Amino acid sequence: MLLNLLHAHVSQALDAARAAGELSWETLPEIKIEVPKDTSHGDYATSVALALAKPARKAPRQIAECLLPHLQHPMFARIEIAGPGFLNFSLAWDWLRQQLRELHAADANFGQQPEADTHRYLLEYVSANPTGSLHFGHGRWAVLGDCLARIMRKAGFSVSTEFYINDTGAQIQNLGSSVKACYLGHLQSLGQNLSEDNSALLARYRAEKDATEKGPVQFYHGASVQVLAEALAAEYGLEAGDQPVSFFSDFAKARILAEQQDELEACGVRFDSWFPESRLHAEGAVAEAIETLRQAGVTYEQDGALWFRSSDYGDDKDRVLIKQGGSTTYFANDIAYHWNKLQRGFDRLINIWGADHHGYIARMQAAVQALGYGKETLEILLGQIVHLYRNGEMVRMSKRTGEMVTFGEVFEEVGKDATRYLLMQRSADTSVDFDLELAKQQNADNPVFYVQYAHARICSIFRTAQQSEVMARLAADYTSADLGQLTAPEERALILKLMAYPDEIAFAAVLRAPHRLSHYVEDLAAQFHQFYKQCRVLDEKAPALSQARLFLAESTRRVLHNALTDIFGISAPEAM
RNA sequence: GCGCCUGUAGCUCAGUGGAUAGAGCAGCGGACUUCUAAUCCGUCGGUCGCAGGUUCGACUCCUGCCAGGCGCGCCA
Repeated sequence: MLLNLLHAHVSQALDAARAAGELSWETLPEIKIEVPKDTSHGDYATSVALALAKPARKAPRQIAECLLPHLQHPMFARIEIAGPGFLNFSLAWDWLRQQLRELHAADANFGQQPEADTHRYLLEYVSANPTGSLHFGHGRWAVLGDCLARIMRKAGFSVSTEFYINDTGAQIQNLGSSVKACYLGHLQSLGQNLSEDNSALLARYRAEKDATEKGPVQFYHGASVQVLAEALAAEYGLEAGDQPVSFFSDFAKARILAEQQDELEACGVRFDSWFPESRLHAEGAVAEAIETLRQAGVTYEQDGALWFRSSDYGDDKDRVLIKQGGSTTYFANDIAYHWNKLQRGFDRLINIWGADHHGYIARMQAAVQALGYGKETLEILLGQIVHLYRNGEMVRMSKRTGEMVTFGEVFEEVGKDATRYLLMQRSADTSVDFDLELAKQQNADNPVFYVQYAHARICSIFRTAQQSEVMARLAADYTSADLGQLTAPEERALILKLMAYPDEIAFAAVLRAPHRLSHYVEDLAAQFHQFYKQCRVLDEKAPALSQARLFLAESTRRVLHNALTDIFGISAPEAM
């Protein structure tokens, strides 16, 4: 990585200057290396001399003067002291050419970094209830989590991904009741007589569905419930009316889960594991977790409930683990789940949650600490809400009517590439307004096409080369190109941008900010388009230059392909 | 009331305490006999919500306000 390399050089120069007695300091400030906005300030720059002014009690420019003699390396063509004391690095052409060759040789592995740390990360995201289709908000977390996992792996972190299935509890019960009610309605319409209990259930279901004023909703009324009831009738016939609600909920949740899995798969989102909440209950893990907290002395009984002293760990107030009725809270179950993750050997837990769950963070982190783990063990990434629009009008979702646009419908309509790109393009901290018509119509203006077009253009150059015997020969043997032919500023800028790829990945991984890579890739595509315009690749009169440019173009294609397919999870078309 | 997020060009948004705050879209003006014009070049456009503070230096950090969103259950 280029930044690491520069960092090492600066660090060594500092040590050398100190050893020579030219500089002294108590605490060394962070060495920051950046790409200057103004190209006349070199390819990279550091402000370390400014930061060191106070600790070293010396003027910044003087400090820079001290460092200069210790910064000797063939990679530098020139190092200048500028402004208040910046060190501006200009990299040597020959060194850049050599780096380009190495980048090309690394091929698909370019950007892949060695082990970044020894932790084992578990990234949990989406984790929707199996009570209905995934909505578009889930889609944002799906894309975000998937891209983050890809980026972190590329950056050398060991990451496993998991989907937590909330397959127990009242919502599942309600789903089962709803499906049963629809099923009973079906039987009734066929002239079957219903038992007293069944009639009552059906009546309650219909009453809630037909209610005009708003109130608490118990049942599910979407069309999908009807579909589930019909599917059940098709599979089990008309004799299931006496089956308990659990029979219906088991059927429904299995179907819904399968649908969610299919949709995620179709969108290129693959989880390493699917963890059902029911397993925790079956294994007695919830009781065990509660007992562990009890023995740690962080619980107490009050008002017939068992409480966890989460306020001792920074939460606003204490939280209930076991309710008056004796059943456990969702929170208690979640504690057991997180403990389970830790017991499986993951020592870094990252969860992606919707911003509406932020009030839940403090208690969850309190629980992890109470179980004996450090504060840094659990990291929660909050994503802001996403609004769906169609022709400028917000698409409203209603739980009562079950009216909603599912994630699957959106990416079927908009396309996987554009959907994924538009969702990962924005920082998780910003709410997203996603207009379906815009996402589709945008085509030419959509940045994803801009990037893909650069890739297709490069492929096109190689196709065109086949039409001429001379060019075809050069293209076939482009790896033996004399890169010394590359001298243009556009070529240099493109190489520098390519070299930055691993640094961008590392940065995006550490910041947990996938959106940063979309900006990088757009910059890279822009840099290529400029090169394409300014530097003709195939030129019969300059075969050596043509070959060198083919080498550069192919290297660019490899990085674009790598980013599009490995990081963004979208296609890298050869023609558009 | 308390907590979290957001506030940057007409719009959508980037921006690691550093040099003259950037990009795309929209607007205006240019560039196709030449590897894909889904492209490129130029130009217009700013009180970085407001006010203080910290320092060599603040869009960035701190405090207080203003505006918008979300959340403050023995729901999940």
